[in-house]
Amino acid sequence: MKKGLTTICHRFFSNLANPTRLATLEQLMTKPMSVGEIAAALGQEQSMISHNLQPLLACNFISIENQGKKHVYSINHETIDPIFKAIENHAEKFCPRGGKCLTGEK
Amino acid sequence: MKKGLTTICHRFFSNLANPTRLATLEQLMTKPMSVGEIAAALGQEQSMISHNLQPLLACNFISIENQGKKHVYSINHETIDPIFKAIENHAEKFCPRGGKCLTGEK
DNA sequence: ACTTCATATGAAGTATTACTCATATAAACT
DNA sequence: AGTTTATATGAGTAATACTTCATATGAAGT
Repeated sequence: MKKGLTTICHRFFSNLANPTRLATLEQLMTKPMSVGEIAAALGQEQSMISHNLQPLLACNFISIENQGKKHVYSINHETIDPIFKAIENHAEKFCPRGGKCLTGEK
Repeated sequence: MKKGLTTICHRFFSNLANPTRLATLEQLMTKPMSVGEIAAALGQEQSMISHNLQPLLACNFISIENQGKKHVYSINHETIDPIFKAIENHAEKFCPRGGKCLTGEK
């Protein structure tokens, strides 16, 4: 790990450490979607989704393409896929039956 | 991404989204260290380091081995290395000259 | 057993962050 | 131009998480 990467990592992880943003990414994993579609799929308010899309966009975890009044967001598979894969691997190997790591129990 | 992984991911990312914990991991990347050694290296209080080691341990990002009164922590390279590598790759390809993503500017 | 050294724990205050609601912008259609 | 639809923005409040300081535990040496 290069020196100074700590700062960068903090921004990355803070960005991803949010249930709404993670659920949004989970949706975008399947296909590009507009703000309204994401909101409907998650049962959340439009403004909440819009707010949460901004940090994801700022870090290029997603990209935007405006189609008329609809704004269609796509996931950056190149970045997101390997990270989620690494987490799945960790969960399997180091937290096989759930436990503290996954449930939050002490 | 498997359904339900959102919850797991949230715990993972929240755990890592903290400068003290990231700096601690950065230290442990080089070699196993005791609490006091980490605190000294980072110029932080012992209690702060100890507090922050607990969540890292609970998620098995690090492991502990007690040597007398010293508690020596080691990093889980299998999990941490690929994640940091993915972030470095993202930073290079999608945030080449810093920018919003890295600096936090709007 | 007492002292020292190393680490962990608890509680309280502070700071951060997220969500909600109201409103603004912006495009398409009449 | 006005209306509707889609998205974005702003401000205030609520919820969470972090740090600090004081104290507790626990091992090792005298």
